[in-house]
Amino acid sequence: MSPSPSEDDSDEEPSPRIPQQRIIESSEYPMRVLAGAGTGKTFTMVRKVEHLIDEHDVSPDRILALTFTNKAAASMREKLNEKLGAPGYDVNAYTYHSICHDILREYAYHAEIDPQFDVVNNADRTALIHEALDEITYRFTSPEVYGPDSHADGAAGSLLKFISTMKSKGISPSTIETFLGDADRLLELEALVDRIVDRANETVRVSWRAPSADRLEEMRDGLADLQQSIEDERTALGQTGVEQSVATFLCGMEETCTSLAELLETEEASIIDDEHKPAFRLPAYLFGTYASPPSGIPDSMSVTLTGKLRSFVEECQEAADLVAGYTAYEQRLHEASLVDFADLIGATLDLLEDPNIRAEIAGQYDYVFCDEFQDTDAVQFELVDQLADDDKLFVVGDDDQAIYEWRGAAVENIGHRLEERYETLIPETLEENFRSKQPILDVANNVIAQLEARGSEKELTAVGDAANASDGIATITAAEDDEEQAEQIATAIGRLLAGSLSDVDETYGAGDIALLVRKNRHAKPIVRALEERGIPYQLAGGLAADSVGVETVLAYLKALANPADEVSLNRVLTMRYRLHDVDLRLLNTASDSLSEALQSLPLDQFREPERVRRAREDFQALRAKREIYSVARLFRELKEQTNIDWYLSPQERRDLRTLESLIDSFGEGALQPALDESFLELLSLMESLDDSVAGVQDQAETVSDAVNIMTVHKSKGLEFPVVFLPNLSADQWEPSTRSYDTLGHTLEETAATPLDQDFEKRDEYEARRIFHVAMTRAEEQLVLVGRHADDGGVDDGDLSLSFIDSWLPEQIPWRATGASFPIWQEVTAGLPPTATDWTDEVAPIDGGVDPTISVNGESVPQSVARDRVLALARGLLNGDLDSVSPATAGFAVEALSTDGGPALSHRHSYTSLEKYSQCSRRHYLDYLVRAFEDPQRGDTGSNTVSIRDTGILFHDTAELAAKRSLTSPEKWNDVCDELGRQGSYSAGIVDQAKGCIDRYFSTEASSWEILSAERSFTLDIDGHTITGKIDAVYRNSAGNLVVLDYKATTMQRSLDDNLQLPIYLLACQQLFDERIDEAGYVYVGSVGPDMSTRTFSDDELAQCRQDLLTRLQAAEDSTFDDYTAGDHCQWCPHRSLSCSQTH
DNA sequence: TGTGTCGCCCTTTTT
DNA sequence: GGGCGACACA
Repeated sequence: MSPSPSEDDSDEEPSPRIPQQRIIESSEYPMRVLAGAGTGKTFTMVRKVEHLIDEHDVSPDRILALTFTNKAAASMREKLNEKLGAPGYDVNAYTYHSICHDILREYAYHAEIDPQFDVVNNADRTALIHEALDEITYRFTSPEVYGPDSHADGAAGSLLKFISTMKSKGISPSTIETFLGDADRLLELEALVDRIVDRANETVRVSWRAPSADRLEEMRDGLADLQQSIEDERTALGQTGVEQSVATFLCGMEETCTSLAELLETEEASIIDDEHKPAFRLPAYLFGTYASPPSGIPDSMSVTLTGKLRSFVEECQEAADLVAGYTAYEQRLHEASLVDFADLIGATLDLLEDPNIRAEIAGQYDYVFCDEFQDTDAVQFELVDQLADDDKLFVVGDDDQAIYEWRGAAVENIGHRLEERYETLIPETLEENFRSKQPILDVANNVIAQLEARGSEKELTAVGDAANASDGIATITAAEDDEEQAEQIATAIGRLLAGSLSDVDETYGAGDIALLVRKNRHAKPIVRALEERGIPYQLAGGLAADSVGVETVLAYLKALANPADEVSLNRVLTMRYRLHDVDLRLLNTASDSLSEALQSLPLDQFREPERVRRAREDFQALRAKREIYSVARLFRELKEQTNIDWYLSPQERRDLRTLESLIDSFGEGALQPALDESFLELLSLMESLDDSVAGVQDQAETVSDAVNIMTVHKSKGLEFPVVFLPNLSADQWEPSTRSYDTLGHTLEETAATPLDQDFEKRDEYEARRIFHVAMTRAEEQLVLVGRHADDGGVDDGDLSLSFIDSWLPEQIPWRATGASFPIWQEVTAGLPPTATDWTDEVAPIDGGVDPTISVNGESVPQSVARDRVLALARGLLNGDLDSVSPATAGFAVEALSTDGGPALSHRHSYTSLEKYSQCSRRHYLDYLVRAFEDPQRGDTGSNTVSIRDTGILFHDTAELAAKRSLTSPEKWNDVCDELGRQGSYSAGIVDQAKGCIDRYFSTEASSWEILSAERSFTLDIDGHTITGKIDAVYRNSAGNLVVLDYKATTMQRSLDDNLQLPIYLLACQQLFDERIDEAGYVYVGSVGPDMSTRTFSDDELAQCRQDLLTRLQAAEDSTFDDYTAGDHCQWCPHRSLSCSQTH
């Protein structure tokens, strides 16, 4: 056990390490701690608060601790309480938003807002945005969008994004309006860009292909002309903000003209003699005269000066349109006494401008602690600054884990902004990582080492055993195709779970493994591959959003509640009943309503009447039950009646389980509502929460019994023994620019100009930090899956990007190299020598490629090795191992001889004897040799498996419930849920088991007393031993003992013609003192509910004992050679043997 | 060699 | 709707 002070809440708290201790005990403020991933930053912060209270007698209520999420605030309170007892709760642990909420409530009057204000919820905000949209007149941009169901909900989405970007930077509508000035000027600015391009066409665009000294001379003159024209444009510009910004742009262009002229002069020789020949096209390209990079200019260079300027102008134009919507939105919020999340902070800041109020509020706290400071935005920074009146400020965070810039967070807050605001700031760092092995940290350090403007040059180092570990990194070179990559990953995960990867000693459970994706869509093919292999997985909320199955079930419920809801009904008819198009049209065009048509149209009018009939009957039956059943019951009934599980994937069944738990929570007990209007309201409420059903459940983010799949962003703060990172290729990780950033940034700081930031570079940095966060989630094994981008787009004759860069003047902040993150190239270049390559091991065997594996030092193609193993297995089965030569087997075949070893031992049970009576070969294989089942995927068997699992789950439930003396169906259901979760049964199995419970409770047996459950016995019959388990022994209402066996199958069993019940009774005679002669079956499967028992006379039992003896003796003599072929062969797990071939 | 056109796909998310 | 890559043309 490593002394990990991080997340774990193990009983004994570890003691802080030296650097942590120094921070905890320090009395110096303001202090900033840059704490790397897994270095225990929250631990240190909590301990520091404790230290203040314990050692310095600071009153807990004088301490303010700010975090980002409610969850984090709650956990901090909890931890403090654990350590300090009740005073721990007196520490003011807030989120950045919740403290503002409280302040505004108290000072609403001063803040001039309605004291009854509410925080706007998603639904209301969407409504307000839509109203605000009406106020926008589109002069420059068009509101058209590509589809209402896509992520950014079109016009509303872009307005919302605009507003929240501006608000997070504290920029008001009027600031924007002032900056933009008259709309006509914006049109004029667009024309200005066109004029520059036109001018460039006249001055620097050339038609000749080969440069000469004269031509270059001519072009230098052209550049001078162009520069003059730009200068003229610049001096004609007005004084508004935009125009000044454009003026700065133009300055940069003029500089570029000078610089390019210089290039043509100094490099004249190399341009003429071919080395830098394409440089003569550079001016024309940079000033926008080419639609795409001409030959010689690398395709990857997408930066042109005019392009940059144009997009800035367009951004301003769009802003000019949207600002009206911003104003209207603010207006409506105010009228409705609503504030949004950004207002909470903004209004509080306004309030704090009053020195008296500020003194009052900030005076309540002596110390201010801030967590995750790298995620704060501009207004949150100001808030903290205002509250930390005495500069007793303690800030923790990690600039290397800043991955929320795109939503307004500013990394500079924890960097130079803090340093500038607090000149006496004490910088501290934590670099000891308690989570990962050193090689993992090395790679993680690598990607961020080259970031510029980091707060400090942190380098994570492992402690304890992890520091000396040399393993921990594996790579897989991903196939081009996403599906194939998914196969590779699924294979790797499967092998990991089976413990069969050659260089991994550890065995892992599914819950130990996380798959972290950059984008949601990366998960899709991988999910499919896992599903195919039956590897359990869990998608973190959001990823499961589009579960077709859940939607279909929801539609079914809606249609039942309200048959007039034809949209839902149509959906059900299509998705579940798969009605033919023609039949659907017939139903929809009937004179009656859709639901009436479904019930009344003569079946012979349909093309596929059978499907229509099924839909009709199901719907009718369920409609009738709707009146009498509770929603929860009806839901279960629905699933059973329509057999809808059959149409769902295992994952969709899992999704359905969350829906079920939601329905259960809707109303349990006597007052359970029926499916009615109020339920529909709930449904629409759920759907309006745009993150779908999956988002509603606030379960733990991770599960322990399935592979956790989530985006990197969601994984922040979590840790897993094994982490897979797929899609590591430049084209999947490449940064892309964010909108409104140039404008937002320009408006945010008065001194800033659109020219002083290279946003693409910033995006690249963020991509690196996201990768860093992803890798530092791994404790023991990090699996990197990626490949090189198809092609850099760099031709041999191209100018190099760095050559171009060297001729771009300083005033131009962006570089031709742009934002490129050749992620796989960097990964492969920076691998530790001990990193292993799993690519061959996870290659598909049938895929044409035949990787080699090492057998006794010899390299053998995998297919050959596989054949050898199979030959060996066949030899073993047939008893002719001699036919396998020791040389090819790799070891002496004699080693397998059983001579002198223990004889195959016979252990009998009721089932084994039954198998024997069916086929003695099968008995031999299953119970003596214990052969494994044929590996071929038996599609035929899938149904029986699920019934078998259902039976097992029901039996387990019954056993546990009996042992806990539980007697109500609700309690049994609880037990069933509990076991279902532990055993990673699919949702469908749990449902079916619950159906069994329902049926059990409608039998008489459920009212009897259970004396013993799952009682194991050993019965001796003349030297032969039979073992087994008795499901249950009851005392019936007459006071007699009865042996009962639960049957979850689809068939009844005869009471007379079998040995099972007599065996149990014989066993019970030894186990119980009382006489027991009655036994029978309780049918809880689909043939039930039913129960039948009978009594056995002593004579009958004695006869059975004789029969048993005969069979036992026969079974002991059974060999592989005897077999009975028959119908049973088609279900036999050994059906690839020749004995079954005749059938 | 440069441009036109068609088809394809469409981040990251908390308060 | 729009950006981008793949191909076809002048």
